[in-house]
Amino acid sequence: MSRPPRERADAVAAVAEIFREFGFEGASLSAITARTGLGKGSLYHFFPGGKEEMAAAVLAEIDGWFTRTVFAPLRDDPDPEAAIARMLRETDAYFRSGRRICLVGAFALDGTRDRFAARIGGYFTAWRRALADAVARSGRGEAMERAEHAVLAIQGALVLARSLDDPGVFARMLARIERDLLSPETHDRPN
Amino acid sequence: MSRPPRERADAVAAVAEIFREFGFEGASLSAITARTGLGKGSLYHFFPGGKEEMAAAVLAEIDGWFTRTVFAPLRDDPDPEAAIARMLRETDAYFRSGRRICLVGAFALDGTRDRFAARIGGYFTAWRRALADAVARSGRGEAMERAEHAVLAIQGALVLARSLDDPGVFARMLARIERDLLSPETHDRPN
DNA sequence: CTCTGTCTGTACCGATTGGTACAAAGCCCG
DNA sequence: CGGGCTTTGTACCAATCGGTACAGACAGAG
Repeated sequence: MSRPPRERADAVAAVAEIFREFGFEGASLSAITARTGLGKGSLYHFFPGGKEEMAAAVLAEIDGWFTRTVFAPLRDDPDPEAAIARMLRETDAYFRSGRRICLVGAFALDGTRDRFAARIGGYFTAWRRALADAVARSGRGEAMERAEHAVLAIQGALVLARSLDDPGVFARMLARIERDLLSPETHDRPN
Repeated sequence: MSRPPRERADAVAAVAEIFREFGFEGASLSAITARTGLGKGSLYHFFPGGKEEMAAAVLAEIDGWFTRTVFAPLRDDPDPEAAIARMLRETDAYFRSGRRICLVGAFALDGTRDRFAARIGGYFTAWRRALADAVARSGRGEAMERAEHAVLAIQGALVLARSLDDPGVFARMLARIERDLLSPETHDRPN
C-alpha cells in the first residue's frame, strides 16, 4: 500500500484513479478500500452517500481544477493566444500525453452518464464556451466551431491513444488543433 | 457444426445494445436475460464462455461489419473519394448521428480494454490505415495524419454529443472532417 | 412412432456486491 | 487527568453477482 490518506482530499484523488481504471460500476468498494488504505468506516465517514458521493466529489474536483487552471484564463487572460497555449500545455500535462483518461468523458459513455448528466454537460459546455471566447477575442472567425472541434478532438485522441497504446496520437492531435485554432483564414471553401 | 444458430446472431445484437448502455462491468447477467428474453440456459448454450465470450462476439461482429461496409471500400473502391463519402454516410447512420455509442471506444476507456486489447487496437488500426489509403489514392498529401485525425474526431464527437446531449455535434464534426479529408492543400498553405 | 441431439427454464452455488451498525480507538480541549 | 467529539476497524447484512447442473421441452432424422 502506497500511502494511507489522512484527509478527504487525498481520498478523493485516490478514488479518482480507481474510477479511471475500472469505471464507475467496475470500481468495487473492496478495490477502493484496498487502494486507498481506508477502511469502510473511514470511507463512509468521508462520503456518507457511498460510491455515488465519491464519484460526485471526484467530478467536482476535476471540474474545479479545469475551471481554475484552464477555463478561467481562457476567458480572462488579456492575451487570448497565450491562454490557448496554456490550455494546450496544461491539457497535455494533465492527461499525461494521452496515457491518462478523461473521467468525465469516460462516464459520459455508459449508463453512469445519467447519474451525473448535469456535471458532465456543464464541464464540456464550460470548456467549449471558454475556448470559443478566447478564439473570438483573438480576432478569429468561426470561434464556436473551432472550439467545439478542439474539445472533441482531445476526447477522441484520448480514446484512440489508449486503443492503439500510442501516446503519439495525443501529441499529433495537440499540434493539429493548435494550428486549427490559430490559423488566420476561415476554413470554409465552398464548391 | 450443423446450422449456424440464427438465434445467436440476434442474441449478439441484443447483447451489444446492453453493453452499450451499461458498459461491460455494468451489464449484469440478469439485465441480459431480461432484455434478450433468453434464459441463462440459452445464453450459456450460445456463449459457454459467459460474459467475456458475449463481449468478444459483439466486438467481432462490429469489426466484421465495419470491415465489410467501410474499411474494404476504402481500400478497394477505384473511386477513393466515393469510398470516403460512403464512410461518412455509413458512419453517420451507424452511430445514429451521435445518439449511439462506439462500443469499441467505450471499452477502450476502462479496465475492459485489457481483456480485448488486440481487438480494440486492430479495429482502430484498420480504420486509420484504410482511410489513409483512400486519402493517399485520391492524390492528397498527409494521408496518415488526416486519417488519424478523422478517426479520432469521430470518437471524440461521440463523447461530446452524448455529454452535451446534442447530436448537432456529430453532424458538424462530419462536415468538418469531410472538408479536411478532401481539401487539396495542406493546412498551413492557404491558397 | 422412437431415437438423438439441440435448446431452454429453473434451482442452486459460493463469492462478492454496496451498505449498515457499532464499539473501540484516537484526539483535542478543558 | 477526564469528557466528548471525530475517526476507524470489524462484524454483519440482504441482495446480487457470474456461473453450473440438470431435467425436461423440443425439434429433425430414421
